[in-house]
Amino acid sequence: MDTKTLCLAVLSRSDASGYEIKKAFEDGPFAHITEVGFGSIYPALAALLGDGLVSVAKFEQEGRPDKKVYSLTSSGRMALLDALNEPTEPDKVRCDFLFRMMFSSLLTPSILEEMMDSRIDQLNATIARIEQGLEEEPGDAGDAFVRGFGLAMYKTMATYIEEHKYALLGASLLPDRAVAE
Amino acid sequence: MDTKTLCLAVLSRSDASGYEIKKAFEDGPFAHITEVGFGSIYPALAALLGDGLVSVAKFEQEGRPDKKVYSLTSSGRMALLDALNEPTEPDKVRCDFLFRMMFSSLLTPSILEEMMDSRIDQLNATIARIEQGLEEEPGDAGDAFVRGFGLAMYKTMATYIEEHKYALLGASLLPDRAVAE
DNA sequence: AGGTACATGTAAGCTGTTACATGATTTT
DNA sequence: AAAATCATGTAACAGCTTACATGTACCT
Repeated sequence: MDTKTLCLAVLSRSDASGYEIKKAFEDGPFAHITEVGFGSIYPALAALLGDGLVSVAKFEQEGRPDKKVYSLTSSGRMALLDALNEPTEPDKVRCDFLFRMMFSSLLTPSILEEMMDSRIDQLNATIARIEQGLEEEPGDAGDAFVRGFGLAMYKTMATYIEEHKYALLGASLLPDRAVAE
Repeated sequence: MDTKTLCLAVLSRSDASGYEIKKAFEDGPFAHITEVGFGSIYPALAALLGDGLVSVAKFEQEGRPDKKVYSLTSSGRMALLDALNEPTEPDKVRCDFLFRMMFSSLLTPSILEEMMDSRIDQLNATIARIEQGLEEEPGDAGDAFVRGFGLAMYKTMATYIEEHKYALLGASLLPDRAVAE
């Protein structure tokens, strides 16, 4: 699942520009799968074009660079199908928040609390965004599965942090004392 | 949170070899945070040694390369504290499983079912492993928070897949028909 | 006046992955 | 007999991130 495949995937749903592909991974139906930057997307699109897997249509715009809308070609569609038939890669995560929590005993309670609260806020914002998306564009069964999956995960995280917040904060305020007494 | 910081973090808990550091991210207390490969760890350890952030003790062994056990130096401990005071990075995920599920309509039901079942099995194995770890070595409040967090996530995933499995399979077996009738 | 959204692209640098190299011991 | 565990390390390659380069239009 490299950036090229990710672009093919978005384009299989609808034609899009590089800018719009990025949005699909931020807000759209491909959120929860991964993030991708412009620095990956534009070169990937150029490579796909070179390989004949996508075609492009240019639209002139005032005061902006021309908008380049890409479409899958039939070889592009086949390349996507091939990629989908490769063995599934293991998921990759890198979670800095959990890393900090492992060293919560070295943080001051106020910083710790601020970290947890801002994470809960972020999570709740994401949850609201997904719920809104579910109403606006239903999508097919796969889309619904993925969005529901993301929703379940974010809710679990927010709830977990809320429920264990004071346990961590308590341990931080009363380092060894609580056990001894 | 680069590999160097990750190594410092493990060493702050106890002295360890490169091999043992890797295990800490596979099975040990640092699971759920990220995976790291030997190809990242050994060069990171060499760099940390060059910067005086860790020291090393060699133990001769028969039939194996010498075991090199690294320890944090006081500058290493400070470097870790500095890293912990930097702003938290956003989490990174790349989930190939969800990506496949988005295109479940292109998969045969048997392949789709096999994908979901094997994912559930993997998840249950991980859950069992964490629960065992929770009993064996309790750890401090931060450790417990992180392990509980991981546990909650894996359980949510397994449950979600189980509960929505037949919805996806059903959509795959009866493409448009079900809606029309 | 400043921030955000729109819109594309390049280049250097940093990081991580994978394959290679070597090999004994223990478990299944 | 095969696979996993123990044990370290290098080198090439692939990939991603970040900074740079450019500029308008709208909203607060």
